[in-house]
Amino acid sequence: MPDLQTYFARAIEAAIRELGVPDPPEVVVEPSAVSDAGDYSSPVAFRLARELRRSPREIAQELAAGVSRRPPAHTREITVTGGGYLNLRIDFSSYAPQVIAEALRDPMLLEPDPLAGVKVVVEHTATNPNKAAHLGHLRNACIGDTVARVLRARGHQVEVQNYIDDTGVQVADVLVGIRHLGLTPAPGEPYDRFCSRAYVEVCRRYEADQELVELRRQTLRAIEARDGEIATAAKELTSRIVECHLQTMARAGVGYDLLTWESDIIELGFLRHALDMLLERGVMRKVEQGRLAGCWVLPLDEGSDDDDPEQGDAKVLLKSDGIATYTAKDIAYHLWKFGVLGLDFHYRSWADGGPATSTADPQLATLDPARFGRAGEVVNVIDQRQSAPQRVVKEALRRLGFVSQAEDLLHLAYEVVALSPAAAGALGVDVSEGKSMYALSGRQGIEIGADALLDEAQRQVQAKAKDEATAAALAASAVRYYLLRFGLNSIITFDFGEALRTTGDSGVYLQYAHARACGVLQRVEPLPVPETAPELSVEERELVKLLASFPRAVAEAAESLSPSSLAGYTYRLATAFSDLYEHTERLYRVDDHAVRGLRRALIDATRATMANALTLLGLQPLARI
RNA sequence: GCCCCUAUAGCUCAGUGGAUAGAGCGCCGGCCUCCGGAGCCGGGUGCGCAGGUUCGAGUCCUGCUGGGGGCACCA
Repeated sequence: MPDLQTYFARAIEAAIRELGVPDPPEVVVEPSAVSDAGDYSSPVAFRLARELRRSPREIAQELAAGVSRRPPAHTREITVTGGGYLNLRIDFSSYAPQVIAEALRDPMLLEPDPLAGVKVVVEHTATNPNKAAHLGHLRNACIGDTVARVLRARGHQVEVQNYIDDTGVQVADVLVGIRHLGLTPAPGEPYDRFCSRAYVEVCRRYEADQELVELRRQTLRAIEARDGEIATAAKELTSRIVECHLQTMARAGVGYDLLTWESDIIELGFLRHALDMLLERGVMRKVEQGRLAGCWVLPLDEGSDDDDPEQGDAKVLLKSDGIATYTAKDIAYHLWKFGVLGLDFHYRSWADGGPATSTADPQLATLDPARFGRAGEVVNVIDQRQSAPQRVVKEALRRLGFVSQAEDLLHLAYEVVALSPAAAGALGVDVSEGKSMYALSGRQGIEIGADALLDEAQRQVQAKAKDEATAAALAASAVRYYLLRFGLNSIITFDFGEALRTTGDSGVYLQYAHARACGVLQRVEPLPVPETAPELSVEERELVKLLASFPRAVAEAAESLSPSSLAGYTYRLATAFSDLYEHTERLYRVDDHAVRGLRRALIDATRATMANALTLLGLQPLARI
């Protein structure tokens, strides 16, 4: 059920209607900025002043009278302060027991999302399967994973897809290194690290070796022909790398429902069929002359089209050599995601306990196709640099007549991870230019490997963790929280010290708060919770309010697709608990059964809510460290 | 040239048009440990510049300046 903040807003809205305002403005209610004023406050009277031609103060007073006639449950008093703020003070004696009971029963309780039941396909990770995942890929995966968790918590049916771009040129690069430069893994070298190394080496040699560039072209053609020894080698390489990626991401708590392979999109004719649709419906057309002569394109500046394909923007879908661009494949993929392509993959399990995967081979199919795709809404977690091609996919859907699908296709853009000068310098990058940040580059080997960072984090917490598994969970918590606490529009300028910090606003601090709560609960036996709470301390009251607002925090994170807002909530909850822990008498010394019973239940409710918040963030709650 | 993001404390970042702009890190001092300091408390006039809208602007609009990214027959 909604919290008192929500009920207060509703009560105010009702009071506004009673004043004869048929269409009230949105009633904003927030925690009171001035704690003396109350617990929740609304400035809505200021908005109404113009329309009603009366002073905000006067309006607020009438609204206060209106709300007071039918106050929400657990209201202690309604007041007016300042120039016209309308405030509610909570009656904690009845509110606290209720909030605690609800937090322990089902912390996700909230009015259902009106969109609940809509199937949402979330695509994230989509790391090229030719090298080890680095920190940028990990940020993508953590964002996508938490978005998926939060949407599920709000009642959506969510399917997480990881798109495997296994027919791209980057795969060819590594194959060239293996087949033509004779590169092999060093003893004990993980396969994905080896491929990263091979990729860097090949890219370095292209500059001076035209023959090698030609070999890349031939290798790519062979892969695209989907036949022969090279294609088989490519399939094996990409499969092994995908397995590495799955293991890396699993360390950070990230999982998938379905792997979708680009090679299957081609083999099963998705691409051909999509191109036919684009052609038949006049969305794509051939350019006869000019710089794009021989290409099939999607014209981008509407209105000024026809006649002069030489002018203006156009996105190439089929190159003059007949090879489709990535965007063309992405259009086909998205038609499939929405279930409007008219074709389907075959499906099998990737491995025991692993995700499902697409396959082009009907003989291998073991899973029901009806389970997959057919999205009502699509969220693509892709970095901000790909905004332009994402717009093209959306526009293509719209022009094909899939207008609602185009509207329900959302590019969840986020900024990249870059390196601080210190971190870049440590990797051997020349930082004499004095730039404030340096870009990651897998091609140049300028990167922080996801596994390497998790290893380093684990090494640093090892000494203080009770065992290996705990250290691993703490390390993942530190890294994952670091990647989630930044807003999506913020470039993370990676810094080792900041990422692996265990104090303050960090994943380890959150774990510590949770473990502490568990420690208290273990030491003190539960007692009955009094129906009417005794006088609460200021720390207890703050905690009750925060617990009550958890569903609201989850809803907000879901609506704005913003993991960082949930991270912020979780941190506030942890600090509120630490505050209580520090500033109230130790629970085992409290003799008053009412105080003890209520506070123990409050701490239990905090533990439960912390555990739920941590889980949504993808951190495994630890009862002991 | 056009488009997108961005500018808040020494540093890294929060901040749905509402009251006195907050955290963390670092630094100094103190407290204490129901989890073992990964804890708590104290020490702070900082919203790039100039206009505008508004009862009210860090938040919205315009312009300027600085930073990042994008506009390939790459993915």
